Formats: sequence, C-alpha cells, structure tokens
Amino acid sequence: MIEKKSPYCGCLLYSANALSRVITKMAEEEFASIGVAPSHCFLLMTVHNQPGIQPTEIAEKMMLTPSTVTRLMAKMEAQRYLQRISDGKFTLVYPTKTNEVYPVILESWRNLYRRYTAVLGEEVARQLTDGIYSAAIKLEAR
Amino acid sequence: MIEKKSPYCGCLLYSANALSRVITKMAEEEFASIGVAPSHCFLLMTVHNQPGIQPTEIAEKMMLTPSTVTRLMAKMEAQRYLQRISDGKFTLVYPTKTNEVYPVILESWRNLYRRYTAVLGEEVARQLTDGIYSAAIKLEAR
DNA sequence: TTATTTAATTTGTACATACAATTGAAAAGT
DNA sequence: ACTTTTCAATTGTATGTACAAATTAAATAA
Repeated sequence: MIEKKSPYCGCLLYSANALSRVITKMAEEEFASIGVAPSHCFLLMTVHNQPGIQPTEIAEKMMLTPSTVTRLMAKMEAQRYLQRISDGKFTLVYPTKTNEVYPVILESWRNLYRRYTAVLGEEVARQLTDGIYSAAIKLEAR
Repeated sequence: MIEKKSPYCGCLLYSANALSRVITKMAEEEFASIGVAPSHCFLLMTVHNQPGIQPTEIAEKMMLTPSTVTRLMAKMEAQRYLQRISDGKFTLVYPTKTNEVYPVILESWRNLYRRYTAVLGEEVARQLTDGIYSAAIKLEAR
C-alpha cells in the first residue's frame, strides 16, 4: 500500500505543527463537556495542585509566556474558577471552585490519553511524547 | 544531573504544543529576513511547485483548513506574491514574483533544518520528525 | 535616603488558525 | 428543463498565543 505523503513531511516545523493541531482538536472534543478549553484546564490543574502559585511559575510549568498566562487567568477568573490576589509586585493565584471540576478534568484528560494511545499504541505514544518533550526542552535552550 | 521536568511532560497534547511553539519561533527567526512568516512560505513553495493549484488541494498538502488557506492567500496576494484566478466554482492560484523569493525561502528552510539538527542530531531529528508525522496522520484519520 | 536598576505583571495590538454560515457554481435527480 | 443536492471558496467571528510597551514594586547603588 502506497502512503500518500506530504511534500513537507520531512520538516520538523511542518510535522510538529500538524500534530499540534490534530491533538489539540481531539483535546477540545474531550474537554468540551466541561466547557473549558484544554489550555485553561492545564491552568486549573496547575493552580489546584499549588494554590498561591505565581504567574511566572505557572508560565514556566506550562511553557507559555507570562502574558499568555495573564489572558488565561483572566478568563478563568471571570468564570469564578480562580482568584488573583495582589501581594506587592507579585500576584498569588488561588483556586476557588476547582474541587467540583478537578475530577472531571482528570477524567477527560485520561480519556484523551486513552484515545490517542488506542490509535498509536501505548508504548509508541509514550516514546513519542518523550522524544517530543526532550526536543522541545533542548531547542528552547537554543 | 537531575532534569527538572514539567508535571505534564507525559502528555502528548502538552509536549506537542510546546514543541510546535518552540520550532515555530525558530522558524520565524529564520524566515524573518524574507519578511514572510513560515506558513506563508509553505504556501508560496506549494504554489511555486504547482502553479494553478486549487485552494482545497493546498489545504490538504499543508494540513490546514480551506478557510485558513484563504486567509494566507489573501495576504500573499496583497503582497503580490501570487494571484488568484476565478474559474467557475474553482479558484486557480498562480505564483507571480516567487522566482525572486523562492531561492531565499529554500535557503532559510535549509538553515532551519541545520539549526535543529545541530541541537538534536540529524538521525534523531529525522526519526522524531517521522514519528510525529505518522502520528499526526493516524490521529487525523481518527 | 534618594536615585537607579531590575523584576513581576498586565495591557495594547497583531497573527495564525478554525468553525459556522454564506455565496456561487456545478452535478444529479426528477 | 427545472429543482435539489453537492461542493469549492470565502467571510464573519472567535480563540490561543506572543511581542513590545507600560505599570508597579522591589532591590541595589549612590
């Protein structure tokens, strides 16, 4: 069977972007029941696991810029999922009603994992994820 | 040496998005000299290699939605890099001044490749790219 | 102690991307 | 021949993300 391949499939930029879009779409479907987008769920998990965490640290953990974290937080605060408390030049972030949603987020997250491992195979998925992550870390350090 | 790992690094969604952002940033730096963003460069290459191609096929090759392709084309048409010609319900896309930029695009693209293979190692990069691409294809087919 | 520098956070703005709805044209059914 | 269905492309709108600039507060230097 001949696979029709993209002319760009040898390019890491192209492939990484393609995978990112596909997996993000799957995640959106999975997290849709909660009514919270995947990135916001990562934020909620982060804050839930470390109440009082500061935006800079959230940004590091999520590998996003602080400004992006500010936008994500603003949205979740508007929906009463968390609260920001000013402390001098710092901001402390606390979860509010995450006890309700947290289990649902975990469940959706597990479902997502099951879905892609069902397609890719658990071991393959694990190794791929690992390879992707370590590449991201290495390339980020430039 | 202890690696500080993200709590989410076992998640394909998280890792794929992180890599996508990092490699996209590198690409933007590399393509900055041309003044054309990476996605637009893929578009120009696609049209250059297949003059008269239609948006739907471009979308397939680039793994993007047709609406996104319309936006990308509009921008490049405004900058006189290509031209759209209506043909019934179809649209035919032709390159205009790509002869000038095409070699520069190829050069930037090669530079990008060199940069990330220098960090990751050529063989590792190749296998990673391959794994990512085939995962994207499999997951897209759902 | 006051002035300067550094650092955390937020805001203004812009961009790539997608979905849903729309337009317009070809194809198929009657 | 006319109607209905399908399909390509585009437009309106929304979202996640980032950069540069602005703000505010802490830390350091004078």
